[in-house]
Amino acid sequence: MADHQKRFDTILRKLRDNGHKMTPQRLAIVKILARSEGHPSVEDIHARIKKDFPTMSLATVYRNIILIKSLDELLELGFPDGSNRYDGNKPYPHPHIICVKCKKILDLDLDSLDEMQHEIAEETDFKILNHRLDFFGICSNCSAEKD
Amino acid sequence: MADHQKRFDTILRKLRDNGHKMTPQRLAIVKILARSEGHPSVEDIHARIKKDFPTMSLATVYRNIILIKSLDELLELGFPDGSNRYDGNKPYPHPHIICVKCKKILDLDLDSLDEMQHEIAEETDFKILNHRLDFFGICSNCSAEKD
DNA sequence: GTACATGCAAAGGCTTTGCTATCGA
DNA sequence: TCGATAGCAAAGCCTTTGCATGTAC
Repeated sequence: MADHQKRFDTILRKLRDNGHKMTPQRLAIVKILARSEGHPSVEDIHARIKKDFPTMSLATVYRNIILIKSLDELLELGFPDGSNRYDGNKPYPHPHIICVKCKKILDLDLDSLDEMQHEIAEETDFKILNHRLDFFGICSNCSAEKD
Repeated sequence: MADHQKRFDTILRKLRDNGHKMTPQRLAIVKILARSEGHPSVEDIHARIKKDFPTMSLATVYRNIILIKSLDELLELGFPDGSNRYDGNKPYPHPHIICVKCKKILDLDLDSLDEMQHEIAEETDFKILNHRLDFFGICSNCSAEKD
């Protein structure tokens, strides 16, 4: 079973288990989030669904994102300029590398973060709950462009 | 010479070298940023200066922050909820640990980040420009509180 | 004297909220 | 049927911008 299919099922189950109803709009949102290809923005999600549901409102996207986030099934990559991006496929903290030109976001795999977290917990006496690690740069495509 | 005094001089010099005028308001802002005790927010800076300059406007704080940031003398810790914090004392990327209750922000020292950055640059073919690493948790003070 | 800075208020952009009608279970 | 949900528009919040006045150099 494809990995995004599993995520789709997991999120739906969690929603149902918590007593939430299944609307066509919600289903469409979950479908996109389960895959989260390219780490979509709210605008991306809204635009894609609007093709099938012309009345689809931004508020509904926002409300569902808040809901699914509250169930710990969605990772929000918030940026101060408001260009937030979402990952419902890997809803746990993990590092990213972001192209500052084309805004592409790739996942990274860095095991060393976990031990880092333990060290810091001891040194600082904090109970660490989560983290956020982003690298910013220019991808090879954008580097190659004339300008 | 105290370390914040050096930062104060450096920022002032950079401003002058780039042809910017020195107003009392700007001086006050730079003074706070050079120290950046506790990683102040725009509101913090504005409130502190308003005691001496009752007419001090938020817009002036914002404009100066944008200016000093553009000179690479200020690190902005942006958060998606708009609670941005600033560090003009260590204006280069460095990791932080943040208490989600009292919003205290402490600096961390993790040398391993640099080698990490090199590895990632090779693996991903990105030109890495900078990064951002935050750990979120609860500090010992807040843990100790009844609730 | 002149270009740059400040202050104030208005405008912006994203997100949340209030309200009513609708729809899922 | 009944309570959750969608849609729409209005309200919020932080930040930026326009414009007139003031000021550093």
